[in-house]
Amino acid sequence: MPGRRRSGKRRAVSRNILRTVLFLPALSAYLARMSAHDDTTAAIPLSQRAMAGQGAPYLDDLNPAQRLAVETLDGPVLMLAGAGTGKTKALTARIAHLMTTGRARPNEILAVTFTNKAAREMRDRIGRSMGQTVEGMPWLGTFHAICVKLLRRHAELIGLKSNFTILDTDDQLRLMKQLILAENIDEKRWPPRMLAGIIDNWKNRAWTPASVPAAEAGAFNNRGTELYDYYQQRLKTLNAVDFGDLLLHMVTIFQTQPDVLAQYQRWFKYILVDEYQDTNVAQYLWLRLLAQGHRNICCVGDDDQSIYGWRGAEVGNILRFEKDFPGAHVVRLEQNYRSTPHILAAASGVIDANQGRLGKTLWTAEQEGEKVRLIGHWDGDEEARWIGDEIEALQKGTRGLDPLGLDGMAILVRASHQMRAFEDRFLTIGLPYRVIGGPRFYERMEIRDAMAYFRLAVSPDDDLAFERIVNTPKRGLGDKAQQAIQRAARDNGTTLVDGARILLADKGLGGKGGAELRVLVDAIGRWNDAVRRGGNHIELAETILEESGYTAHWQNDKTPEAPGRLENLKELVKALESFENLQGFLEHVALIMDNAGEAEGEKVSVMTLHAAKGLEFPAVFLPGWEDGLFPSQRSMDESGLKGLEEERRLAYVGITRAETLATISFAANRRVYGQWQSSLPSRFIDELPADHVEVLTPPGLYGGGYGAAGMAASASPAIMAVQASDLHDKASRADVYNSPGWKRLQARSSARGMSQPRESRHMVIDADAVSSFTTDDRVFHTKFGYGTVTAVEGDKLEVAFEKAGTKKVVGKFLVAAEQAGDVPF
DNA sequence: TGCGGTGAATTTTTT
DNA sequence: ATTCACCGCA
Repeated sequence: MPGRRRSGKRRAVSRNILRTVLFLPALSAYLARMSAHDDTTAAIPLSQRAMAGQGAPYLDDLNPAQRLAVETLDGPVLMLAGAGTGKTKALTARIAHLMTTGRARPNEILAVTFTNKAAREMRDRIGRSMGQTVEGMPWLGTFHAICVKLLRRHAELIGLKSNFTILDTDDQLRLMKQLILAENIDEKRWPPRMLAGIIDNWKNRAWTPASVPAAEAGAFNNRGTELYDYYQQRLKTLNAVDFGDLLLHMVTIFQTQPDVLAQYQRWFKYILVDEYQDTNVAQYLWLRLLAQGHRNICCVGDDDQSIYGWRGAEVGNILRFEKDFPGAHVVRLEQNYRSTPHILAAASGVIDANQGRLGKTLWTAEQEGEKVRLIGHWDGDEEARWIGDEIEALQKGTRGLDPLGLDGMAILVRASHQMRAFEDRFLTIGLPYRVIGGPRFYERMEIRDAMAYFRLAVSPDDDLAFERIVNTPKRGLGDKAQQAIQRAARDNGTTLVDGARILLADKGLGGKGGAELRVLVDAIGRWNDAVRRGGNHIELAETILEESGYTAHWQNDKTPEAPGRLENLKELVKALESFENLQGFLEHVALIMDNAGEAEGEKVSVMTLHAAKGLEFPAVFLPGWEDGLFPSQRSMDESGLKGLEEERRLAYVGITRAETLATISFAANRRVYGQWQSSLPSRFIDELPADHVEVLTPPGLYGGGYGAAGMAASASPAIMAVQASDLHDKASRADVYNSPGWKRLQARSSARGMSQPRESRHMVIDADAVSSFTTDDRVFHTKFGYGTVTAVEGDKLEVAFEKAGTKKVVGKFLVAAEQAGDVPF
């Protein structure tokens, strides 16, 4: 317990907190563990070796920069750690160092991460570097996990009970929807999702309903702050918080209760923060408040890898560090242990284009290696086909590289819809793959439903849980019945379950629905008793799923997903084994939304660039480098230069995931939302330093068989002028090579004496002949044939093709119809 | 209440 | 193209 053995004013504070806390059974168990930590900690023999400053095993294999980062213990430290520079190693060594030198006991160190995975890894590695299992480090965890711990102690300060529930996104949305309905707001124009997004945003910036700036209050039809206030009130009534509240409430408490803050400021002698570039304002304030005690805060991060601006992360936090913490030591980790020089040079070349960086230059002691490979394709399917072939080739071992396992290869895409082409292709050629990301275990419908039943069993006053499952499985309790229950509850000032009981007692609901509701309500009562009695919680969980009819519901379901869902439910019950009771399980799960067990076996990984942060692979494929897709048009539209720079950092993250081989590719045409779209190569491709890039020629160019690539192509004299044979194919490709991106590439390659793509000699339609078009112009496209321009948006044109329908096409791919030999009408 | 048809939207994701 | 929410009808 922080401050427990300290004297003076603080002691009174602590007693106060103790008193509050001891009345809560769940927390007294926790307290017992905490004091155990205190004892264990005191009992840990401090390493004499390390005290003498020599021979500490965790210091031995650090490079000078890392060592500096580990040994600069006093005052604020910013550890700027580039990709692959041994950041986690330095961080964990620092913690080990703090403990072995006796600077702090494990429970006086606050170490914060963003993900549970990172927290777990850090815990493991600290244990390893100390050569023993360290008991304690109760304050190593995610921002959210640590805030839950703190908030349970001090909940009463903001009008919550210590056993508050943490809502998931589903519950949150359901609440928002109720609010919007209750306020007679048009759901269509102002969807609950939007309100949720706005409120989330405000919470990320640590704004309470009262402190939302006037300039922002215009949100949601001028009723944003009002609804935010209602929402917060509703949460309080439900004794619930959402994820954003965990931080927000703690910041509020720290700001309004100086004695509470002071207690933790004194307790946390050392603070460490991982991925500091991802912190939002609320997290930043929280940290700054806590760090004002001992001022020993060490933030680790990389401004070049800040890719979560869209969810509230403020790169500014890391850029401002030296101002925020005067006298800060800045340590740069720049020696990279992951990638070849070419890969690092390519990544540096791209990120150089960003403004306002703190500036780092990665270097490596390695000498040799492959250049970054770059290849353009006709369309997304060909790109997927080519990458599939490459993966098989790498497996066998090509280009003088040792054979690579599939686990060593990854495809990193900008948007998840890009994954489909790869999944399709890999399924047809029988290449094992694994998609990382996607819906997590605890986010799946069946898991949430089951959890709602468990929540009701533990606390029958959980109205949101009741709402979720009252008619799942179907019990004939539709809108009308549910409204009746709500009314009964409201009129009697009770929970929904009790409201249902009253309704039934008053014979307010008859028929099949009434009977079913009776069964449900009675069952909930029995489960509550069972929970109160204690007993085997696993059996109880099974009983609940059985009696509720939930298992049967999926057994009777004949959709292809049903067996998988039953499987997941079994998993869920199995997961209960590592907990003492349902309460403990529910508490845990609210914060650990991890993916259940990674599938094993040699597989290629497919994931988004965001999901790839922190990972590394010998071979990395980066497909879809086309303007509009990557950088994402939406990102640029919404956030302008800031958005573009974040996209560029994403490119940097992508390239730096590769150890030995990075392959970037783009496609001239791609189906997006069922429509063909053609695009230009990504502007990031221009930023790749030519010296470190090898431009590959697609194999299809030398006579690959692509059947009906063009539609009306053969009718065009312009195409006829290309070469006689392999008409469609070459015409299509001519377009690819006519794009500005390719021209730039060719210019660069030929300047260095590299061979040009063969087709460039056959170019008939040169760039000068391709002018811009306006609405109603007749145009020709080699794949889609003749059409009429219907709209112009920047360099993209919407064209109504006669045979291929309406498409969006880049103007550069179009030829004036007359020029292509079209006879109007 | 429940099914099937129609229309609109569609980046990135942790806790 | 595909999903998802909503509406109208049985």
